[in-house]
Amino acid sequence: MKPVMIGQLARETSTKVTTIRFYESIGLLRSAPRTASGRRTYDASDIERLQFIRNGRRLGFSVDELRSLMGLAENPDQDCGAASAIAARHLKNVEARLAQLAVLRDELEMLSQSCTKARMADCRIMRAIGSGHPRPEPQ
Amino acid sequence: MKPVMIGQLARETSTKVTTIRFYESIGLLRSAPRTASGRRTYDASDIERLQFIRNGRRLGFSVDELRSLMGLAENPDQDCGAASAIAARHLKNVEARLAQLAVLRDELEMLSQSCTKARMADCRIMRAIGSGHPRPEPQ
DNA sequence: CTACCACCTCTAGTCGCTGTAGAAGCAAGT
DNA sequence: ACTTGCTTCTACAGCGACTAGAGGTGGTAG
Repeated sequence: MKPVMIGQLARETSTKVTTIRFYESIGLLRSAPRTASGRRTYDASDIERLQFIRNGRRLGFSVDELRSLMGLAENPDQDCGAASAIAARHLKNVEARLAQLAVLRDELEMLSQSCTKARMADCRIMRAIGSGHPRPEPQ
Repeated sequence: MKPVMIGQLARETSTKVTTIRFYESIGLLRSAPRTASGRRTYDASDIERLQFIRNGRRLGFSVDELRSLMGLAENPDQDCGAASAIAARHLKNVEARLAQLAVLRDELEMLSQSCTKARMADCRIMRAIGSGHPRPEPQ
């Protein structure tokens, strides 16, 4: 209930103190009110907001997307189409990266399997990276 | 056979001119010899080296890893254990990221499906991000 | 009184580029 | 000879999302 200082907020949200200050500096968190000696103080709504940010980041939303989402949340009567559009777009991006990464893994697997413990000069891994064709070479 | 200038090298390796200069500045490419008027000149071995770098980057190797790999290549008689270790470690990293990303996708999918075109104030997506539990809520 | 911690500000570094500004080189066309 | 237009040069700022460090102040416990 009572306001907490930055270290407490950090502990409660598994965030580094410097990160919280960083979020304030980029306007993702409001400028926290200060004590007489200049220390930032936070209340329950700040904890909630930071938790939203941390979870959003964990889910891969960019700071800009989070800014948009939190901006939308300020009009509670609007429908959430815009918000779900952001989530859907993000999901699509994640799926695309996932597909890319799967291709990469396959290439790297072939590359790794091609190693025959040779001299560097004959190393198939090195040749595969150089040629851009990470397939096991025809004998 | 004859040396080429930076633009030509860029075209032959699908690399931007600025990127080539950047690689030189971080010591990934050697300092290219210059013409009388100060322009960089490259030969066949530079093309090969840059191709290695580009393919390595495409495969997700970090600049440091490429530096190591190219350093190892300078001792052609050593065995390629160190090189294949780098590749194996990288493959492991890629596999780990792939797994993480798959979890993320599943969470985002649940989150997206939970949308019922509500008012922002009732939006399940927003609540899911906030709570860190992107499961469709029990009504 | 002093040690120690939490807090403050400000700056710079990370990674792998990309983009810009402003100057100079160079070949071809008029 | 001059102009046009491309390429190249250097040097530096910016991206995203932090992280780390220096150097200082505030508040409290022993």
